[in-house]
Amino acid sequence: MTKTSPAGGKSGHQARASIGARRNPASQAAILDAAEAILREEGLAGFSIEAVARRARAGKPTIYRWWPSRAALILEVYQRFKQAVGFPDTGALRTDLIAFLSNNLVGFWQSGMCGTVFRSVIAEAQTTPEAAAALAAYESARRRDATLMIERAKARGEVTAQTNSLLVVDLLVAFAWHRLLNGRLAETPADIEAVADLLIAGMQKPPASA
Amino acid sequence: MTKTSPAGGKSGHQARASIGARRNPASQAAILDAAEAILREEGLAGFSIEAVARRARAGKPTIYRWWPSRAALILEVYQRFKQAVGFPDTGALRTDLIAFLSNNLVGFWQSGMCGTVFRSVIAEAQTTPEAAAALAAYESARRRDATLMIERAKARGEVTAQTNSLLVVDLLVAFAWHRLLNGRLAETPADIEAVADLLIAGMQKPPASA
Amino acid sequence: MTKTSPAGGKSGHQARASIGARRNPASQAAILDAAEAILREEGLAGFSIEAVARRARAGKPTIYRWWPSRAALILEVYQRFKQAVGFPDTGALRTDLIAFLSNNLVGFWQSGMCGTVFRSVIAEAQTTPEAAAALAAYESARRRDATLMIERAKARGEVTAQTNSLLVVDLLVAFAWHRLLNGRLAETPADIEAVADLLIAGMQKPPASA
Amino acid sequence: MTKTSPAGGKSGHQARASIGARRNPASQAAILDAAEAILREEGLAGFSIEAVARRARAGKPTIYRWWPSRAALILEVYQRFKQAVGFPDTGALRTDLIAFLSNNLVGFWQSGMCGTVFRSVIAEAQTTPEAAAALAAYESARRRDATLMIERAKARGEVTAQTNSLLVVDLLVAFAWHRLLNGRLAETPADIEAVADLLIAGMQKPPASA
DNA sequence: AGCTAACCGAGACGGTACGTCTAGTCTTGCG
DNA sequence: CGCAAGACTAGACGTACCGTCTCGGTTAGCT
Repeated sequence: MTKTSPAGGKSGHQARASIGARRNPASQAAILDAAEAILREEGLAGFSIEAVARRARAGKPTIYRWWPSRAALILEVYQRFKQAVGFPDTGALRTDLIAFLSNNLVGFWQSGMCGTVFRSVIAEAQTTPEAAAALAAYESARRRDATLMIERAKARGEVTAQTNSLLVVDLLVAFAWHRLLNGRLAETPADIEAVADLLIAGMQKPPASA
Repeated sequence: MTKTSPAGGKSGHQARASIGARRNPASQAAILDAAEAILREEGLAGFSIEAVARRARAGKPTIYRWWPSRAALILEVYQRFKQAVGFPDTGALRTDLIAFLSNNLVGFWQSGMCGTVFRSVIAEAQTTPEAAAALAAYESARRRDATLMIERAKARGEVTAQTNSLLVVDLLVAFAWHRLLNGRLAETPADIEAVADLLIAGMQKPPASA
Repeated sequence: MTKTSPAGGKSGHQARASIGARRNPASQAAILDAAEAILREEGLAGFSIEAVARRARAGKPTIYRWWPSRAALILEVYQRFKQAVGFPDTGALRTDLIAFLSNNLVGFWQSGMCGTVFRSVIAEAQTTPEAAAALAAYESARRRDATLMIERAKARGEVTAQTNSLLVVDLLVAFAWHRLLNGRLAETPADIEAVADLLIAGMQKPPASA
Repeated sequence: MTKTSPAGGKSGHQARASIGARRNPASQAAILDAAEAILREEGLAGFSIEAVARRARAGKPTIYRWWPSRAALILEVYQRFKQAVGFPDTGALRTDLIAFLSNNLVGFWQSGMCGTVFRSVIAEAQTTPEAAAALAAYESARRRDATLMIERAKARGEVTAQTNSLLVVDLLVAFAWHRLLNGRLAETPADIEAVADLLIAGMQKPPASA
């Protein structure tokens, strides 16, 4: 739990040492660690500011000072381990899409309870407008980035230039969300290739109406 | 012990008359009405058994007697006005899919705050295993029914017989869920035709691997 | 989960200011005042933690934090105004006993509904073991103190040295309790002298068996 | 629990047979038995109309029809097994008083949890005016009857004729009540002779004021 | 070097809601 | 009409968290 605390207080367990009138990174880390652990172990139920404070051995005001709401804390937990996964660029759309679904979405969620945390984020966003806004902003940026895969395929001539790449990304992401939220992640890897093939086939034919 | 507690029901407002030792439909209706109203007006936040009881002028035990949990009550509220929407059968896959997305999913959610209620159902399912199970069962049945649209198109030769109709329905539903949960329902009708066309195009070409 | 719960304390009436992470004497006083008022006005019926909290404008957990049970709260209410009555020492046993019955017991209970409160304490002790233990400890100490009156009389030679002073005090206290619990306090002052005389006469003769 | 029930209903356990439109003695007995058993086993706490109905397999309205309150039911339970103990008449006051305390009061309460039941009666009387009235009437009659012991002693010349026999009985009963309510019944038999001797000695000397 | 300002752990506070229990009323259907 | 049954409104029970507040202690940086 990242307690430094050489100068241990009188409180039985060793406490974090004060670093004076500045935000204490050790405290922040301890709080995020505790929040992540609770989310992983008990899910969104059982996640309360009170419980996080208890586990992190932090005061509640310390949490409220830095995260205005439960939602903000949950989101930061998610983003902390989300950052490092880049988008695939294999040179072919089919393998790009398969890798995207497998590594960035489904597979990522299946590793280490990350899916549980993300389910919590989504659930929280249905309740709390600010969580909804933060999630929307985050997702919007991710989707825009992901269109690069489609655009590269267009440039290579793999799919028709009329393809609405944002919509295709939407479909991919929606598919993964749906499986996550329905608790059907386990059966999903078997469907990934079929989804990629179906969408690629759809993108190869120019829209009839155009 | 030794509580006086007058109670008795003659408390100013006219109370529901007792009908003896049987479930009182008037009470159940009042409770569902109150639950629905709160969900519509205030969303999942602000929805509490306490609040429902207050608004319905019902006792809390009456609610717990018939609905084992918050989730069960929310689900029944949703199912009460969900029942009547049948699946389209227009004779052509394209119009079927468009009608399905428009009427059964997106348009339905946009009417009368039904979307808010369904968002609550989904959020609750992320937290409460039993809500998750109930929702999964419900959705599974709905999806199976919806595959009929695809199967009819197969029979008409509109799409290749290798089409995995369950997967296509999954994609359609996932698309709608995703928009709902992201608060992007308003911009969705404009995309419905494009989604239908993309998927139909995908279904017309037999899988390359086959 | 997902409770909004505005709370906040700025609720119209001025609230007690927080004094930090220490027991707030103002809250404790308000709670005891409210408890006493309810006991006086409505008796043990009508006394509930809920009602006390409401009247004291305090939260229920604040009460439970400091008083583990209804009984503990009632007892403290009683002890709060019980403390100041000392035992008489008039120089003669007869006047001591009369003053003891009149001032420490019967007369005290008749003033300001204290009798109602003490009846509540006794009734609660019949139900709750811990209230019984607390009351027993309290009464035991009081009786021991009261034997001083008898012992002084022994030293003065007013009564025989074989007198079991604890038993005599028991009889005095029992007489007063009995009248209190039977609602016969009003007729009791007229009997006090007779009781004193009877017991003093009994104490003057050494036990025949000895 | 005194269920007769030859004609068992369909309710799993055998039910009492209806005897038509008349008060059913079997039901009354079952209710009183259940009430007594609960009082003995769990004391006044744990005694509720609900619990009695459950244990007696009776409907709550049946109880409310015949006993207007919890207090009435408790009192009847007590009186049911109280009836048979007569007052002693040994020919000497000392043995009369000792027998009275031993058999009618302390010893009776110590047998078969009767004391627990009577404590409940007294506690209930502190709360419920009607229970207080019923108990007062009952006790008043018993005390009047008990004065016979003193009056016979007066007639035999054992005690002075000025003795206020009602007051002496009061003291005896009060002593016993006090020990009962303080949970000190076990140590009381050892004190009974001393109490009798003390009071007899007191009664032998005419009041100084006369 | 002393003072001030901010952060920290802690935990009490007024509250809301939880899910359970009982009170006392009511009505049905059987006998 | 009496009875068993059990649903009903009402509300108290004791617990968990909420979000706010103040405390006492600590350290850093300014004066």
